[in-house]
Amino acid sequence: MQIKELSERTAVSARLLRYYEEQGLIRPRRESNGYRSYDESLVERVNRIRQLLDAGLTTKMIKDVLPCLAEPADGIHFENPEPGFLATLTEERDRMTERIEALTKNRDALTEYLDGLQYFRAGGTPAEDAS
DNA sequence: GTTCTGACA
DNA sequence: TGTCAGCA
Repeated sequence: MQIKELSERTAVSARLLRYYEEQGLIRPRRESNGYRSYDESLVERVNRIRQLLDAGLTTKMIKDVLPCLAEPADGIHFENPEPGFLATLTEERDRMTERIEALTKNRDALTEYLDGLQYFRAGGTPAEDAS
């Protein structure tokens, strides 16, 4: 498929898709006319990249871990040598945990508010009813 | 008409 | 990331 289709199917702009390629995250084929050609599997890959990006990882880190996170455990290289790599990933993992905790906290706060609102509408007697 | 690369904000 | 230019 051409860049436009992948863009529509992933909700990622063509500009970004070219950028991801530039960062080594995806490697589309080239047609004789020079146009990029993306195959079906890239739809999921791009979605995965988006998730990782949203999780706060940099494109560089994604490029490094993407192979390790590949679905089919096709020879996951656990024997990664890079010294700082493991430390960087651990650090990132911890940051994710913190964000998750913060999100959970806020979600629960909203749930509590929503529940209270529902009670109020049902004719309850909330403490702050000043009328 | 669609994509490409490069560049600027 | 968006957008614009100048090509193919």
